[in-house]
Amino acid sequence: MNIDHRVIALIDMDCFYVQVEQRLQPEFLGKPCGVSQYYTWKGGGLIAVNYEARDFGVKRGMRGEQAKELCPDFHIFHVQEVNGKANLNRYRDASADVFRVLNANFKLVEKASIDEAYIDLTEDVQKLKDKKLQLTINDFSTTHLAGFTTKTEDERIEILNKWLNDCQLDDEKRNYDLLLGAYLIEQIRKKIKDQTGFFCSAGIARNKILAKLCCGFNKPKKQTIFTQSDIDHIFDKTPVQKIQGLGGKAGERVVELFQVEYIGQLRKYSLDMLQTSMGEKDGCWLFNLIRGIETTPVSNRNLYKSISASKNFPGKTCLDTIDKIRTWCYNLAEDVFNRLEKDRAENKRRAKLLTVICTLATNETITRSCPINEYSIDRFANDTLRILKQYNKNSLTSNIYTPVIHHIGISAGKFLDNINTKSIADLFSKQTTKIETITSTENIINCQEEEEEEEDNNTEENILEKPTTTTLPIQGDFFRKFQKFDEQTKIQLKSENKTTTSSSSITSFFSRYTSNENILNCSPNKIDDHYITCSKCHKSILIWNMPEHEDFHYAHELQIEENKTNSIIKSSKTIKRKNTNQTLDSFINKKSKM
DNA sequence: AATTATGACGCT
DNA sequence: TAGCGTCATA
Repeated sequence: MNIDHRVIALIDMDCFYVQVEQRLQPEFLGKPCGVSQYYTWKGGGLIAVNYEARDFGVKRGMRGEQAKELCPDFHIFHVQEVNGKANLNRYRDASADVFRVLNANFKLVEKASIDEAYIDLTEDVQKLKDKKLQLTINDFSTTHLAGFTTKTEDERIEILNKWLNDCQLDDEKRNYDLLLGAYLIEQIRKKIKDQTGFFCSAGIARNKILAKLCCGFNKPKKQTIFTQSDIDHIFDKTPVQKIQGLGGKAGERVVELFQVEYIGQLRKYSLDMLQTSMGEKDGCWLFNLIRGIETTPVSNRNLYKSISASKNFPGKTCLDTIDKIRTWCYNLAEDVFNRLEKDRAENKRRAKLLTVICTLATNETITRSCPINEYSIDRFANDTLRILKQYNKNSLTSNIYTPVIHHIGISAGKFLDNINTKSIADLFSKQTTKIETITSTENIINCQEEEEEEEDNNTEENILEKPTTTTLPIQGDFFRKFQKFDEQTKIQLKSENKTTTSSSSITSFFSRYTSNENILNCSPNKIDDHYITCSKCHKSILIWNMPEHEDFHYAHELQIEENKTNSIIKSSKTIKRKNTNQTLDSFINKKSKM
């Protein structure tokens, strides 16, 4: 029986923004503090509160003044303001500090938010097994077991010790993996503290939902293990809304439709009943989830998919003139521009789509997009302004804008990778690296409503068996999408000049996850022994650098072509050609390094 | 006038 | 795809 034997951790920084401020002003360490967002009305609205202050009943969302009433010694840090708007760069930079540590130590890290990371430890745990470590309670100084509320340290040690011995002597329940995962997380949390100064908490479990849930069981500065055998009795007391994804309307619907309070109470409902009410996909997800099965993969993504700046203009602060709107378009554009430039320098990519979001007094939210051809504050601001003007019902000659605006956001997204200059960027706009889809079979109910890769349908591993009954927890087949490159795709990248191919192959989920080589191959950045000989220059090139290397050849050939027709090109284009030369120079410099 | 700014992702 | 809605968290 193939079941999910991953080891997943969720690391969550404790009251992150407060810690960031305290790192800058250590005199406030140990004191009740909070961070409030940038207006000063009633002391501002708190977006982060440390644990010392929580003891006084201070909560996120409270007014600063209210916090002061509850806790006279409460200290308020204020989010930095630039151009009259909150600027969160300080926390983004601190976040990068944390992720540098994580990425240096683990292959598969997913940035889930500014202060949260999922880590797939499956492979690390397998490697650790070979070392046959004899672990003692001292290796788990901040570890707790989910389902046990231990009041004293002695109690924690007693319970953990027993469990530790159990799974080292006899791993009948397959908990040893989780133990090793917890061991690794104890270490990385120590490393994060040493290298960034920040404390964090963590959850260790078989999937992301469980890891996320149990991370909150013991906070701050602690970690919790959620074993599969704890699922039933913990879920019996877990309010539906505590499950990630069910904190909003979907959770409300579950509570309403099934008349349940706790997520475990859903066990008495058949797959059909869940699907009838929640839809095929969500119903299936729920059915598996409450049986401890949740297969969403940890994706190794470190970079933002969008970079945005936004601001609310509530009530009287609304924007009712073109002048005000223009000013804010520029303020927001500048913020986005600065962050995009930094992103371009660090990550060699460019956003290609600008999206403007605004909320009008009519209470309608409008989203409109336009292409990004160059990074420029003026361009961003004017594009935004042009879009916003389309909804002005007033005379074009008037400065008054109707209906008034209560929110503006500018977001840049649709990034293209491996792009160094604008001119080359446009040449290679076709070159995208598609995400590969891998499907597999497994003894879990199939959550996928349809097959997407037609060409794969006739292979043996992809044959679907629809569930025949809805009363067994494990039945049918299961499709799984994997956001990973496989070796085939990379080879094709090499051999097919210019045109990047997205190939899909079907690989058994189980074999991929249990084979060491396959797992290794899934992490592009951290392997340094995969060289390929370039068919054009016969140099040995790191496989991950092939797309860029091919850019060089293509640009080079392009310039040769261009030089042939030089005499025809008008003088006004000379500048452009100069740019091209610079680009080529940069490519050549890179080449000489290779 | 007041939970604000910012992300990711799903649905149609 | 574009545009809108949902969910989440500092």
